[in-house]
Amino acid sequence: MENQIPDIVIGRLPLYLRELNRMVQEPDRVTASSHELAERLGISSAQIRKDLSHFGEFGKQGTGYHIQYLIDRLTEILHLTQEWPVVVVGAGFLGHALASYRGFQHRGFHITAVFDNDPEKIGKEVGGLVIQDSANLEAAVREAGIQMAILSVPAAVAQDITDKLAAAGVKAILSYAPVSLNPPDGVIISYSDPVVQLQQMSYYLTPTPTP
Amino acid sequence: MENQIPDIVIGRLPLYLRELNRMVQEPDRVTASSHELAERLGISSAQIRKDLSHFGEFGKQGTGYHIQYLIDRLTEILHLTQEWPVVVVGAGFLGHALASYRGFQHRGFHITAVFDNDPEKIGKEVGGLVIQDSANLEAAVREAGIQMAILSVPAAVAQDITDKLAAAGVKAILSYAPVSLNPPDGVIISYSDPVVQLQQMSYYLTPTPTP
DNA sequence: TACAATTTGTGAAATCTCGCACGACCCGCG
DNA sequence: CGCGGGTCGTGCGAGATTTCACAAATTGTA
Repeated sequence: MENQIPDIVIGRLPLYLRELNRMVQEPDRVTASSHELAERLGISSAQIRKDLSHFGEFGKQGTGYHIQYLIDRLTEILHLTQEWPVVVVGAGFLGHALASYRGFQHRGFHITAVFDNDPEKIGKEVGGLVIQDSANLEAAVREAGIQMAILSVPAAVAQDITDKLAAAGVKAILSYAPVSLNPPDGVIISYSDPVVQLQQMSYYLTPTPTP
Repeated sequence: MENQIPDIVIGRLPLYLRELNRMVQEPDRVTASSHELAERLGISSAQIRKDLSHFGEFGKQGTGYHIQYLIDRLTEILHLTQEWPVVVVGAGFLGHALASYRGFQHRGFHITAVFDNDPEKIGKEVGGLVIQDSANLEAAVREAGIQMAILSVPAAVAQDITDKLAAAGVKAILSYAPVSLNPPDGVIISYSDPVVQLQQMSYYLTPTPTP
């Protein structure tokens, strides 16, 4: 593989895909230019064209991109032609929200199981799934050949769960735990900490003078 | 202002702060070197030193950084010396999770109100707050001088709420809606879409051959 | 056909970001 | 004091990323 595509390019593809899926639902719309897409996404059109050119020539001069065709190509590129099974670890409020979220459907993923170690929660149902005992996490994940997991556990146990998931064959983890994890070999970790995002923004705000 | 600090540098400061707060709780630990911090965060020590040097000389050769001192400096830099009031718009499962999340406390933020437009939800309580009618959103936000908001509403109404929040004086929005928003003038928007993050990662995975 | 209006894909330039490597400095110890 | 071990702050070059800008291709019109 001589041609390694930059992570930052990969990171934008889902945004293109998301907006294209929105566009394709608009009546009388078949094609979209890089300018239109750029306008909607708030980035430059040249960037979109260059990003896409890493994977082939999907557009047509004078016309732009055929939306459905580009959606199909991006879906292939991102390995979304089949639905990925995903497990959620941690059945707190956030785990509950994730398990109940309908937005995974049709975008390439579906939650297949929810785990927690709280005896109070085990056996209860969330989003149509019965909460399972974390003790069975490794076996269940390995058994089902799961490659993706979402972590909504307290920071204190996040590393331990990460290691267990990796041992069971998980290759990608989306972590909501407010802690930097040590990524096991061959495992990709993506983070989401609302407080970190708020803190990044508060830098740009003017503090209200305390009266 | 001759010295503009890159956004990407600002983006890392909260991560430093988070890890330092973890370190300061460890017994017998007073200082930390850039190497230790880098090791824990999975980045290079030079980057940490260079990032911090944008704001001053906080370390001491041969010793490293005094953890509590650095925490205090970062807290000032990020404007976290006072708690920012934040409103949550959208009281679905995610809004519920956010309103109930204890992690905002002590990290610079607190949720002061939750809004929804569903009559079934208005008046109910989540995380110690009574859900208010979205119709009162603008007035309430303007009244309280709120500058930050979290969006956990469906994509279809996210832009409308964004514009209303901006009109009411909000300057920073953390959006969980799966859509690219058109940022009103002077408003910073940060996004969090779990599906986008999963899709970024699925690119790097090997699809399981369908049997 | 001829031509104007668009829009892509891309080489080259510009800009941004990172990491090396080293002088300066600090601490503890004999 | 002098020295060894450790660490910071930073100039500089390497590398990554973005933007510019234009030839080539397509469409629509007359």
